[in-house]
Amino acid sequence: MSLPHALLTALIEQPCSGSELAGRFDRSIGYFWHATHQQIYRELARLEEAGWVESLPPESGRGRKRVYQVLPAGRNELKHWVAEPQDPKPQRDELMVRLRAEAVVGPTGLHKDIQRRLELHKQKLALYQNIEARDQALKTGSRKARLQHLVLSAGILQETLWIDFSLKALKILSEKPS
Amino acid sequence: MSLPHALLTALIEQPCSGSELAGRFDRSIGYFWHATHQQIYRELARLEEAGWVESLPPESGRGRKRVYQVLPAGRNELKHWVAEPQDPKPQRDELMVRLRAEAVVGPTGLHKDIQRRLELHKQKLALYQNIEARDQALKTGSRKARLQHLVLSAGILQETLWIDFSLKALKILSEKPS
DNA sequence: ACAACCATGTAAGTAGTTACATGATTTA
DNA sequence: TAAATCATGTAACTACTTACATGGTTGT
Repeated sequence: MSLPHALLTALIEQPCSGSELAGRFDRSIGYFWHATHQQIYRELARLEEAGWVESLPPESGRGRKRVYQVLPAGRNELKHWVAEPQDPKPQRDELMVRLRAEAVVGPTGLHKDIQRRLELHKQKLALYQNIEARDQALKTGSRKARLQHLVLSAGILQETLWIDFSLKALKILSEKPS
Repeated sequence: MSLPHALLTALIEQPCSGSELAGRFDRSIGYFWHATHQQIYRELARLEEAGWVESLPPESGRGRKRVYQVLPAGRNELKHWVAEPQDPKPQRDELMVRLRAEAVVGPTGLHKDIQRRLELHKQKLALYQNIEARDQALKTGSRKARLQHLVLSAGILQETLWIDFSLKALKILSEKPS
């Protein structure tokens, strides 16, 4: 259950409203834990119910911004959750399923989609490298900064691996069946 | 929706029963698309309903093996699905969320869990390398064999990346907070 | 014939997805 | 003041998870 804790983390870094959170998820946190605005609003309500966050001013109905901030109980919960042992989630990689299916019913037009995905991964890599270049301080700064840079570098490595893999896949798929 | 197509692929490779499928998922296909036996039985019922597979003999109640095989309509469906454009699924990496949380509420005991996970990834890497060593034919064989080897090599690269990443994370986490 | 196990299945609950709705605020 | 957009929310659905149940088979 990472979403509530991703929200707590984001709100500790900077208290804000649901829609602002959704924006920040689109831009940074969501690169590693995606969430839609519906999930975010539902989860914020649960966090408030649990007494982990409080919403500051209006308390009035729809259409008004409600800024949330983390309560001590929420920070405490986050701290405990971080160190809880947790097994890696079971893999679920759709492209691998497709490749294995291609192996038994192919050839198909799969190479076209891999080419398209290759471009998407190149774009994402460029985005991450941009962030890294713009914020050189991350590399040599505090423990906190170095941890944030570590997460960013994981994204870079991951995208690099995908690009490399896509190229290998295209090479094999372009062979004529023997 | 990959599970039905993962099942079709497995059943084309070798028709078998639900429990045998569950075993094969634990041993090979499931390395890339995990599924429990409950999911498998439910999905097999749907596949039969859709006319993509048929179960051969007993048709009688519980406790008897029911062997499934893929019908032409199922093979056709699989062929179409393989080439359908499909965006990469949004990332959801719990460890990254933990690391970002550690950056704002740490230090915590997170390094202990990363050490534990490091061992798990080393085991999985060894497993994959074993499979690769035992089946050298995959590298140089037919198009089909080379595709299967490609998927295996993706697993090896992925685990290697995780191991490398875990070591980097441990290094930063072991620093004293400044 | 009894216990242990194997194969299949049911039920309840959770996280995430997709589509839509409503109240405020800004802009033409 | 009407239209567009922003912020918050509801509802229905799907995939996956966890826990449990039942009918056969096998071994002693």
